[in-house]
Amino acid sequence: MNSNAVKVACSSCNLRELCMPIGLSEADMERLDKLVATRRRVRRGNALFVAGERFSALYAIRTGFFKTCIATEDGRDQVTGFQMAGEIMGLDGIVSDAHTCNAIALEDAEVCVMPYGRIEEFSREVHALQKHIHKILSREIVREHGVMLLLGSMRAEERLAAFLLNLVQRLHARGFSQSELVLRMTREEIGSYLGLKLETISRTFSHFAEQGILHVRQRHIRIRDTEALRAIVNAQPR
Amino acid sequence: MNSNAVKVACSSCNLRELCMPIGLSEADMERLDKLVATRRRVRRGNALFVAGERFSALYAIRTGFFKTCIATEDGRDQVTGFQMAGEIMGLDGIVSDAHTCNAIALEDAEVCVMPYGRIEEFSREVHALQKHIHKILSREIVREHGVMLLLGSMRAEERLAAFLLNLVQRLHARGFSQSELVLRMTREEIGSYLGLKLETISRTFSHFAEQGILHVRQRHIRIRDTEALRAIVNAQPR
DNA sequence: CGACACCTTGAAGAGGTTCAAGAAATGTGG
DNA sequence: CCACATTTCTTGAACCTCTTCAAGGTGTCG
Repeated sequence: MNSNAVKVACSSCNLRELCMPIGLSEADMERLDKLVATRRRVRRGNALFVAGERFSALYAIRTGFFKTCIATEDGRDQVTGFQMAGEIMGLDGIVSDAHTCNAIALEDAEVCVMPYGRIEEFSREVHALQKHIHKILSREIVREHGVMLLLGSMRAEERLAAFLLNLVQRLHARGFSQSELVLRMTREEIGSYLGLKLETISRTFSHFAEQGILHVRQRHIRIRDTEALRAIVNAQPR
Repeated sequence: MNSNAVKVACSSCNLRELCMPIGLSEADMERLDKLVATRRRVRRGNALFVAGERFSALYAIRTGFFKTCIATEDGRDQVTGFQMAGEIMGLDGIVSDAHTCNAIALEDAEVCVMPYGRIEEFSREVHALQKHIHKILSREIVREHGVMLLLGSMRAEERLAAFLLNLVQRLHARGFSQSELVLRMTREEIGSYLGLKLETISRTFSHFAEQGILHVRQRHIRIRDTEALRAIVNAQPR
């Protein structure tokens, strides 16, 4: 961990535009380099944090892919999101000083640990960071509004189409293909996120494949007709 | 509006514990009294803000009841929440300097207008306010996780039971009855929020009434068996 | 009092779930 | 590196919950 520590520098990180405010002065940038205390590796299947754990830091994903999920005593389990490089996790912990969800790595991952105390301190001093933190929190609220719309008003095909378009769009912003992706999660996890059963996910994939909209081989997905997916999402809900 | 302005003082507001950080010094409290620029009245059915409108302030509800909802071009409409006295609205606008949802008053209301610039400024100076703002944002994220769980994994009866318990709990925190409430919204609005059709809401109300769990007369609801409602929410989801 | 919005209830239908079985991929240990 | 166990995925058939459509009832407000 310490051998990594020397390399920790947001100013030279290629994910900077995703994590950090833009247009900072040299001096401010240098300050913010101190935001990241350490990096932490998380092996596939392991938790970065779990519900109930004391909240102490936000995490920026450097590499890897996560899911966040909440579990209730009565055995319900809901995936609340999937996170990829450049995205921030742990926002749920601020309100009560404890995490309320589990963050599980779906592939080997590395995150930047940003102690919350430092974030508070620096964002009082660096105006742009304050704005940035507020925006990150607000963006998550808006994202979840979108999920509520999806869960509340879309049918299975629309949900899966919206999900895939969102995934490729985010992957594309990170330099990946617009039409090809490898799912990091199981059908069951997709189903949990979309409020559907894994069989429905599987069937809907097959259906899209039959129609020539997708090419599906296990977790390898190739989008053959993006416009068709868009049309499905924007279909009149009757 | 100006005749009201003199009365604007968080320090003497009986909703203070709901809106403001606790344990402030006299001096800090005095500062924060300046957070609220004005009050604004909104008549039932009118919007406090609408999607697309430029974001300039957060709003604390003094009196009245609101819904927030998003509408898509393709005619979908999703209620994303119901807000009551002491709750903060407008958080969705921070990320892109524009509101992304509509806030509609479901009864005549009055809100405190807190210009966002002042919030930024004061929260750099008053540590407790900074923390408080972060917590408000984080709380909204956690609330929405709960809605995702509801929409993603509960059936109609469970959703409505959870909804009612949440409503009375919040009303109770404001000094109202634990067992009696008057709904401010239509069946259709409840349905939109819960991802169900208005007929399903109506039927589920009737069903609860038949079972002796509720007494329902239009929008007047009396909860006759809180434990039964809790049991319904916590039922094993098979 | 009439117009309008809101609510209730019934019957038929659709979409998604459940249960079950088998196939494909992945991981593990010899 | 292969055999086996495990996990993940696919597909079919029956079922169930919620939706849709329709009609009538209740309440409210000018």
